[in-house]
Amino acid sequence: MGTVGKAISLLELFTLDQPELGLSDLARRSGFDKATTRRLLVALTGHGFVEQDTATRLYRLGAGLSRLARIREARFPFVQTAVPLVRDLAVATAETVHLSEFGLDRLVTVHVEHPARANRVNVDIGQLLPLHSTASGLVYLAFARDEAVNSCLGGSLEAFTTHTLTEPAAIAHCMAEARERGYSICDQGLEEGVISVAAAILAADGFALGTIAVAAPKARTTPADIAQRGLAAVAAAREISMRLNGDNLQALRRQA
Amino acid sequence: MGTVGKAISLLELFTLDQPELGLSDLARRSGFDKATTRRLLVALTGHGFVEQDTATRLYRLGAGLSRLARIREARFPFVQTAVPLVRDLAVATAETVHLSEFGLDRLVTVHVEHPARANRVNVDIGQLLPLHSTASGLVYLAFARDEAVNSCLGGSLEAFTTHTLTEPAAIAHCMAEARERGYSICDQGLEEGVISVAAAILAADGFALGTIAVAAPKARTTPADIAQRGLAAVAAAREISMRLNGDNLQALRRQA
DNA sequence: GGACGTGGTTCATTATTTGAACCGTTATTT
DNA sequence: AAATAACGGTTCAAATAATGAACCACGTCC
Repeated sequence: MGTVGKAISLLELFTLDQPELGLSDLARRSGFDKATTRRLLVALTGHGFVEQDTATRLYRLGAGLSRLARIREARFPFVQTAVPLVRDLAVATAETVHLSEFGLDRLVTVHVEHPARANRVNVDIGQLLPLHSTASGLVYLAFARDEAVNSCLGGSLEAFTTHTLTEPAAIAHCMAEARERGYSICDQGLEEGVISVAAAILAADGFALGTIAVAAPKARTTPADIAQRGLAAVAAAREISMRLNGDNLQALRRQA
Repeated sequence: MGTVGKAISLLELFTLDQPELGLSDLARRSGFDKATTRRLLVALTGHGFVEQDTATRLYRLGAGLSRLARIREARFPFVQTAVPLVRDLAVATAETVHLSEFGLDRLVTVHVEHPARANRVNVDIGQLLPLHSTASGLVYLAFARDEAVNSCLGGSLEAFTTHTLTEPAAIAHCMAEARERGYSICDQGLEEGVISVAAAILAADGFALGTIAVAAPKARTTPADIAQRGLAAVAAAREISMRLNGDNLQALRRQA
């Protein structure tokens, strides 16, 4: 791995649960030498990608990241555009709704709305979702370029639960259904007891760029709930797609 | 400069005005060799920090940045907390209001609200503000740690206009006034014809972590406007500080 | 056709990164 | 209170990774 890759993987050790880490901790988790880790942290700090708490000497993600992310968001206001509709969907379904954007070979969770009830599915911002074992991933694949689909189905398909689909044919079938319905269903593919539906958000070229998903405890979910949530998710996704693409109807051709 | 520094300075070439850049362009602007530039871009792309448009082959900032920025924001919801108050202040003043966060040796503009009128001051998200020549910078210094102040006043103080204060004594005086009033005034320190006021947003330790500022064309600004905007900015900054620190009154001691 | 500007690649040379061992400090443990 | 361990941070010869001039292949404008 190159040096920049190491630096970035250092950044990726910071999570919602572990937002502040010490030098030794970072070295341990990354597997890099302490000296190396420190040199990378100094370089990152020098550009505002990490900050160090002067009192505790712990490191955390820096303001430079916010700056660049905001430049990106200003040009391509995905989250900004989608958040109100995510919120509406969360209110309408009274379940956890999360918004994801495709990046690299996974979906990145960029926004979450949790319902105000104790028993709910918990999703963290920043969480990375595999494509084959989540509702979001399946509907993404359903509306993705062939290359992306092949790349995913060609790779190793980890089974997270006994329900996870790992056969390319089964996944393709699931995708076809999602394409027809407009939304995907994933029954405990990533975690036991959780059932999710998701719809694709499309770019101007008609391919998926992200997803909006509703995740709920399976115990209290009826088939009717699934259908209702699915349609609501599709409506939200369509509205987000339209707002992003300036009502470019051509873009929605594939979803129609 | 180390390799990671080069990679990051490549990222910093992307701005609001130039959100997509080609390989040769990036090499030219950065001063790195084309091969080097490309290798860095590949490394960054591999971690989702930049994306390449498959059609145009242009590079742009990637989703990985949004992910990390959101992890940071989730732990420390500065922008999220402040935006409503920035908006209110923009409506109340009918002028441009911008929110900045300290990073490295400068203030980073992380949010802007422009008034709905033709003649207005324009501020871009991601813009970097020097400390000695902006209202935001001066009020930041007024509520900053001594080390930060010394580091700023000890460095070179560029004169952007004929009005820019470059004498450490003059700047210190301006800071003292700001500390007393609660807000700073900067009269054409960065650009001719623009007058700004700013108030500091304080962290739990009582030191500034960011600012909120109102910028307006000097031609239509009276002393009464200044005073009114200043007090409104202070009120907004205090409210943001309180919401961030959970009504920790101790934190506001220095501003009282 | 030819001159230029793209994006992208190669490989010997060169400069940077690496990591075991080190220091000083700060908790914990005995 | 002494001993131990863990922490953040530093050093420098050895190993490794980054570098860049020259190189394609492609498109485009005279």
